[in-house]
Amino acid sequence: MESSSLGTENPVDKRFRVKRDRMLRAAARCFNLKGYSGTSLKDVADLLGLTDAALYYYVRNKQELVYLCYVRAADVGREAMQRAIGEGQDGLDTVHRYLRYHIEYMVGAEGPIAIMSEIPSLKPEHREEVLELSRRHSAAFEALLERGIADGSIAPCDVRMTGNAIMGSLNWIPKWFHGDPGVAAKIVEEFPRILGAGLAAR
Amino acid sequence: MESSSLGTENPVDKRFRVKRDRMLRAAARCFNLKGYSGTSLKDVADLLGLTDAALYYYVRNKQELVYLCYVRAADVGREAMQRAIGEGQDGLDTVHRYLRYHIEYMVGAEGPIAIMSEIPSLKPEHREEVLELSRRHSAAFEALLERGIADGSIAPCDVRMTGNAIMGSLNWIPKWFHGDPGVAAKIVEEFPRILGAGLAAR
DNA sequence: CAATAATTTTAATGACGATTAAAATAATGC
DNA sequence: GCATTATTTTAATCGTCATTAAAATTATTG
Repeated sequence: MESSSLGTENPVDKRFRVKRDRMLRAAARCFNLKGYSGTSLKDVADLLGLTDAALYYYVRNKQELVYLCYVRAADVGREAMQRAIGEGQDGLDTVHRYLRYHIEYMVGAEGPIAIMSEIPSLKPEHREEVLELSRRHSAAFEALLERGIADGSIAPCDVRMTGNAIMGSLNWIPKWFHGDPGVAAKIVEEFPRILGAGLAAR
Repeated sequence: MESSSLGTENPVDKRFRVKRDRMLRAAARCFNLKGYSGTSLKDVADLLGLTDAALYYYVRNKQELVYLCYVRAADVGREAMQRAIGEGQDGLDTVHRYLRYHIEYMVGAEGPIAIMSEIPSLKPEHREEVLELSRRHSAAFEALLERGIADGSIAPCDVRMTGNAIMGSLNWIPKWFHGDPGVAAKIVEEFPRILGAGLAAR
C-alpha cells in the first residue's frame, strides 16, 4: 500500500498530489492577500470550488497548509539558486540570474507561491524548520555576494545587510503584485537590474 | 467642552492623546509581529498592562486601531520626506536623506510604527483613504527620483519599478528587525547606502 | 470632603471559523 | 453492474475573540 513503484506512478496518488498542489497555490494566493489568520479555510475552498471541510482530505490542518506553502516556496528559491549557480559566470552575474529566476517563478503564470510574511503564525514545531530553510537560503545568497566580492565583480559591502535589503524587496513583491501579466514582465525585466545595480564594483 | 484652547492644552486631553499614542505603538508592534487578524486586542492590552475592554475607551474598534496606525505611519513618512526635501542638495542627496530619516524613525527608540502589510484587513471606508495616503507617498518618492534624473544626479530608470523595489525593501524591515539597537544602528548606516548605490548616475 | 468626570474592569453576548464524524456521492477495478 | 476505494458534503461542536453594558475604581475640582 505504500506508493512504492518508482517508475509507474500510481494514478490515484498522482491525482492527489496534483490537486494538493492546486490547493497550495490557492492558499498562497489567499495568504498573500489577507494574511494567515485573515484567510479562512472557506476562502481557500471557494477558490477551488470546494467546501472548507474538503481541505482536510489533503491536509491535516490549517497550520500544515502554511507550512507546506513555505516548503514549496523554499523549493522554488533553492531551485532558482542552483540554476543560477550552474549557469552564472562570476558572482555578480550569478546574483543577476538568481534574481531573475526567483522573480520569474514568483510572478509566473503558476501564480504566486511565496508567502514569506507569515512565519510568526506557525506553531513552534514547524516554525523552527521553516526558519532554518529561510536562514539557509539567506546564507546561500550571502555566500553568493561573498563570492562576487572575492572575484572582484561585486564591490565590498556588508553582505548581511545587503542581503536583507535585496531579499526584502523580493519578499515584498507579493504585497503589491496581483497577477497583471504586463506588470509581471516589467518586474522580471527591471528588478534584477535595479537590485543588482548597486552591487557592481566600479 | 471642545478642546478649543489652542495655547493652553487641556491636561485631560493631553493625557488621553499620550496614552492613545502608546496604544498605537503597542498595536503596531503586535501587527508587525503577528498580523492584523493574528493579534487579539488582549495581546495589545497585555503590552500596556490593561484589559482588552479598556482599549475601547481610546478607539471605536479594532479596525480603527489599524487605521490610526496607518495614519501615524503616513505622518512619519511624510515628515521624513519633507525634511529631506528641505535639506537635500540634488535629487540623489534628497533620496539618501529621505531613506535615512524614514529608517531612523522606523527603527528608533520609539519602536516601530509602520505596518504596511495589513491594508487588506481594512474595511473599504478606511482602505480607500489609506491607499490614497500610500499612493501619495509613492508618488512623492517617484517625483524625487524624477527630480534626480532631471538634475543629472540619478541615472535614468523606470521610476515606478525603482520606487517599488526601494519601498519594498523598507517596508520589509519590520519583518526581521525586532528592536536590537546594534542592528538598528547598522540598518540606519547601511540601508541608505545600499538602496541608493544603484541610483547614482555614472 | 463631596461631587463630578475620567478611566478601567467584570461579566455577558454573539459571530465566526477551525475541526471532526458520519453520511453521501463519485470513481475505479473486477 | 458490484464491491471497494476515493472524494466531498452536511451537520454538529468547540474555542477564541471582538464588542457592549453596567459596575467599580481612580482622579479632579470646587
